[in-house]
Amino acid sequence: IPGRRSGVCGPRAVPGFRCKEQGEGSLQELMPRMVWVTGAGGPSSNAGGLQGPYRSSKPPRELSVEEQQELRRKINSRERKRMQDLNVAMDALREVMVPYSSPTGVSGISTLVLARNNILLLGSSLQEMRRLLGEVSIGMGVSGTVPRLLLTGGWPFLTGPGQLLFSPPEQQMGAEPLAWGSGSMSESPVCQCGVSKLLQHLLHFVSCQFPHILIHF
DNA sequence: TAGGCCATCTGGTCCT
DNA sequence: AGGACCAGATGGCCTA
Repeated sequence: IPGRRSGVCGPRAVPGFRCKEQGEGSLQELMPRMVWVTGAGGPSSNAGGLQGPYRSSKPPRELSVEEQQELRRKINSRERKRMQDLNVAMDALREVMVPYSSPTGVSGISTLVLARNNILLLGSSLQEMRRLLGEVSIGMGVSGTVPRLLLTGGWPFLTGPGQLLFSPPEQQMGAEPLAWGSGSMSESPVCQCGVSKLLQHLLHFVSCQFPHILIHF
């Protein structure tokens, strides 16, 4: 991903920048000598103190400088890991968004916006598909159950984006699949009854909406 | 050079 | 008590 860095201490780090370990070396300057590790009444807690289960009855435990540093290191490490996990998840999201993103990659915000738009698009596509399948079911005399057509198996067989076979691929014996949008459908051996036309419409819709997805019937 | 993006540190809050 | 989550701050890199 352009702009993505593996960390400021990576190849593009500049001398003098506060790297992880370097930064932790300055803890003594940044932190008070002793800290309050329970929530209530410590120097860094809010003025009113904490209520309920977060109010500690025990006196705060004192930490040595070494303990403070070790604690800070652990907390920083956890936070680093958390953010890295977030980036891994974001990268995974980017991967599935590849067909919709620009070749140069997208930022985290753009990825989320793209994902949201895609979810909305898929939702409306699903609705349209259901509507078309409903029409097909009615045309075939199926009692209103959309999934039935999908579960019947047999033809047609989509072997690739925009391709339709009328027998299983293994029985094609080198036959060329019909291509959508090329005019060949009008010359296809399939009858041109209403059901067929609806099916053609449906499959054309599916192959247009999901050109990168192989659809199995 | 300004603005966007990113990694990291940090303190506070809440949960288990 | 320890961990997760969050938001603010900081500073580096990149691009228009």
